[in-house]
Amino acid sequence: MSNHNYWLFKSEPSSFSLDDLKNRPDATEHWDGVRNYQARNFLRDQIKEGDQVLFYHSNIAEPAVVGIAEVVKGGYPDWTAFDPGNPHFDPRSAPEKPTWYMVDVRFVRELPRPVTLSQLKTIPELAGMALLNRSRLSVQPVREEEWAEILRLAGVDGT
DNA sequence: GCCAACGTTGGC
DNA sequence: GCCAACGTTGGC
Repeated sequence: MSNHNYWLFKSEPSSFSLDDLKNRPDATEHWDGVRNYQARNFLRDQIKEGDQVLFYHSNIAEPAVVGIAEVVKGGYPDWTAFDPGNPHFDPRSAPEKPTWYMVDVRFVRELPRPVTLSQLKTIPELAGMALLNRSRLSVQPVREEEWAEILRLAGVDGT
């Protein structure tokens, strides 16, 4: 029995890739700029330090899960929403009453074999994943069995 | 680059 | 509170 939860975070590699995360100081970055309420709720209420994250590259020729990251800081206010100069500025969000939240994640590993979206679609056990039904949710929960199956497909030994 | 799907906004 | 218009996401 594990004491952490599993998630999948999407990113367009042209704006932020797994390699970008790996190359950050301490291989750590703020997962900021999420402006969707359902994703916000996960970030604010459920995503905790120690949780494990599938890093997914979206909006490319072959979308795929490409790596693993770990949450090193649970949900806290996304201050990019407070900064008028920031592309993610949102005047409705105030420091006293933040609308948006973020977490910090650290690079863990690249997958030996990326697991492509088309591959995931062929696995009946994964048909319930938000990735396959709720295609626009950029932060989403992953069940432990789904996590294990995807890592198996990626050629990673059981964790 | 196209465009369908979908979340959000705002007029009424 | 409805729903049309709009903007964005993301697969293809």
